[in-house]
Amino acid sequence: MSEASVIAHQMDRLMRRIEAGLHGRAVAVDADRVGPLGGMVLLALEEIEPAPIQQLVTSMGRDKSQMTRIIQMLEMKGHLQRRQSPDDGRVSLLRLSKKGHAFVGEIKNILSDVVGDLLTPLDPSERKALADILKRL
Amino acid sequence: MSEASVIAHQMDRLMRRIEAGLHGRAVAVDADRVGPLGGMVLLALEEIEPAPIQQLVTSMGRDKSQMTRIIQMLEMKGHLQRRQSPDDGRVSLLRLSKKGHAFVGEIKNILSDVVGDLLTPLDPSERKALADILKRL
DNA sequence: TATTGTTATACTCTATAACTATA
DNA sequence: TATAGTTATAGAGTATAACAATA
Repeated sequence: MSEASVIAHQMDRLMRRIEAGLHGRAVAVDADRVGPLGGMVLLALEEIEPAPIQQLVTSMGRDKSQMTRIIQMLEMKGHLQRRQSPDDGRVSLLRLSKKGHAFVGEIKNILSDVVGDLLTPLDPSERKALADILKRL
Repeated sequence: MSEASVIAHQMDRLMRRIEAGLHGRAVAVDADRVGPLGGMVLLALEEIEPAPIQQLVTSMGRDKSQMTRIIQMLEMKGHLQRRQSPDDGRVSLLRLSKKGHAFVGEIKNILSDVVGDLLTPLDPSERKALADILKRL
């Protein structure tokens, strides 16, 4: 089996395990039912806020129409706020609300548990190598 | 940002890029419209055939009810065959058809292109390190 | 003309639980 | 009682294209 197929298959499987693990534990803290994608969006936004939707689209590799809908949902549920950019009338700048920040904190704890479990076969230097390689891609 | 969050986010993004790249190029060869998941199932089956559905479920981390449906679709479209296990009346053994093998070959070529593009920032030893780490998880 | 963001629609994938048949 | 597989259904995510407003 080719290296590319191995990487694709193993990554697919790993993501499924992360998603399933997240789903299993996150439903308890996801009172507003923002869902796994909503959680990932908030997580991504925390790194780059304040940011326009377009930047979130690029950062996450999702479709912009999908992002519009999920942003509306997250705004409606009070996890983020948007305001018009002073420089460009087309742009909405997004920022996490206090509630959004608190929720992201919980997601990160759960993610640490779930991903930590999956990474137990690796020693610390290998985990760091994995994180470094992924960041460069 | 914690290591686990970084890994989860980067992996999510990478998978999205693989899926989007696959979708973009694979529609041309996916005459029967088995879809991305159908392709991944065939890819996974090729490694372990002949295999019961349950083994595919474990290998891919998907739900078994979902696997039932996608197997039925793949069987109907002639990409795989199933036969009763001689040892256990509950078990269906799956095997790729000739058509299935040919299709998997095409998917692997496309995957090599798509994943190869994504991995360009890495040198060969790093790619190998990534593949090895993923295999161990 | 290009870019940011929105709307609409059809399709694919996922979670859950109840079910049958065999071991 | 446990396991392999099936069915049904509701919900979440994705692809695509057409659109309005601003640059």
